[in-house]
Amino acid sequence: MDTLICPKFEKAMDLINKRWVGMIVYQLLSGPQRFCTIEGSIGISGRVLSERLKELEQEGIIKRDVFPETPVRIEYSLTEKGMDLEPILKQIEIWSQHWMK
Amino acid sequence: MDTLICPKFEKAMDLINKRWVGMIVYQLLSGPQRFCTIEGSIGISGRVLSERLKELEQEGIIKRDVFPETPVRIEYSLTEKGMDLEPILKQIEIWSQHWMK
DNA sequence: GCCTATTAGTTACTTTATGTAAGTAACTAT
DNA sequence: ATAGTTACTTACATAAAGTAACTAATAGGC
Repeated sequence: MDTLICPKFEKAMDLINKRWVGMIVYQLLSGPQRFCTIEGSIGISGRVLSERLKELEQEGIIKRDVFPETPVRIEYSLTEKGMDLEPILKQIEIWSQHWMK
Repeated sequence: MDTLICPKFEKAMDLINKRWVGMIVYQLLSGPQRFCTIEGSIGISGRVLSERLKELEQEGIIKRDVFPETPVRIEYSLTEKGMDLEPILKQIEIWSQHWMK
């Protein structure tokens, strides 16, 4: 048996529904942030955060900017494609307010 | 460091963002379905589908009905709580149409 | 009664994903 | 020279998911 579900939708699901992706994007909706800030705020391990940020950059959802200060500052921010995920997160927020205790 | 994110939102994320949950709910949006139909349509393994259906039933997102026919028919369907996830899936669909190739 | 078929799982085992904790590189301050 | 900072990476342990074979319940045909 093979799937009858739209391949675009499936692809989006594989991407968005991957562990931590929603939380990372949600966190970045409040503005550009650095590695250690994201790490601390959502409770992800550094190993996986590093992996996810690379994947999300590759997918064009986030952008990585290096500021050669001391110590170095690296900021991650949402691209337009990433920003466009906001309505999804907003709907999750609405649902969670209705149904989670 | 601990999280500053709303606990309801986080809880919802843990639930919804778990692997296969989105696809299972999406599939059930088109009506009640039996085990083998869901299994075949989204490509999940029987072992994990069985596990997820139990979890989703526990969370009150789906409902399990037994029809003692031959062979037995067991139908899974969305509860009101589960139906309310539709706007989230719809937004994912919209995003995927815009951004996935 | 015995064999086959069907659905809805479960079980044992393998592979993949994630977590943990320590280590590295580049730089500055003391 | 030593310690502190950020942003990672690496090696190893644990948890989650995939695979394939097996079971329980029921009915029908021989």
